[in-house]
Amino acid sequence: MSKQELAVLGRSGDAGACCPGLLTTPLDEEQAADLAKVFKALGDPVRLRLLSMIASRSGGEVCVCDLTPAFELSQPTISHHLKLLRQAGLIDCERRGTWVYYWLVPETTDRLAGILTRPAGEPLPERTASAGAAS
Amino acid sequence: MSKQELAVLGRSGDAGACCPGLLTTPLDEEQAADLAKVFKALGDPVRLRLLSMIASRSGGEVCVCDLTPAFELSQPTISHHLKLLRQAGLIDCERRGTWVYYWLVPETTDRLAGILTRPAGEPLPERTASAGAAS
DNA sequence: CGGTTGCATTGATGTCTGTCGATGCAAGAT
DNA sequence: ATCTTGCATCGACAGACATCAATGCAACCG
Repeated sequence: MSKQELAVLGRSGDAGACCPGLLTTPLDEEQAADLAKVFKALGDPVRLRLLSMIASRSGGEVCVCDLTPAFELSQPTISHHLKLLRQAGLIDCERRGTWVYYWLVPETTDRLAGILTRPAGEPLPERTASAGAAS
Repeated sequence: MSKQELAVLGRSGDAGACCPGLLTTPLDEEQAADLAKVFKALGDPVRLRLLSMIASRSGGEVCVCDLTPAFELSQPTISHHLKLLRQAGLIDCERRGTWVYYWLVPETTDRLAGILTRPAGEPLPERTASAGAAS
């Protein structure tokens, strides 16, 4: 029930340290392919809503039976989206009796946030229509 | 050459302030749809590499003629991906003479990073296989 | 035991998307 | 004006994806 995510976002282990991060260094093909899988999982409105519903849950976890009725989609479709989010390492789940509970994997979103964050005091090459190079 | 992005990521204007952010509050359908467009643009390895090549450029901008040869893809394909990144508001471009230059729109990536960042001192509902509720 | 409920998996289908070759358009070069 | 170069757009096509109904499986109930 939990052994299905990707090892994406940099060989974990050294959590926090890694990842110069997309905005400072050109990604190689492998890095790009791994990262793309996670962003692709986020690239669907239904999955984004599912993720936000799960993440914002006070208890930290949500029963599928609370998620499904929030959408006008069939139960298999919701199940499918949850699977994709799980495979992306964004959420995880566990069966408890009759019900299955999902929760956020904050390490993954933290990492994405880090990857999208530029190194603070970056020169910020003033892109203010300076232009005027040609002719 | 610049009037094609989305107004995604929260009605801009109040930059920085906004966005409780995906992890704290359930997104409504419209927010989810807008956000999904941006993440979808990031959900492709080629576009991620393009974005990182553009963003990590010291000068702040890159000529298309420097991007195309870095991939084993046709020129129209690269052009297509650049268009999607631009429509997502992640990059912008300008023609100068014969060449077209692209640069990063840091406001957009900043915003994504913010959306993926949880409010620091969050209780972090300790998801440590506590479980054991059933039976 | 059989019945019921909660969720995942399967198979089918329509739509979207990444890719290409061909073509169009803008701008410098001759 | 014509040629050439740099990039965008168009049309076509194969593969990927979102969705559903049907089915399967696990766990509780009687």
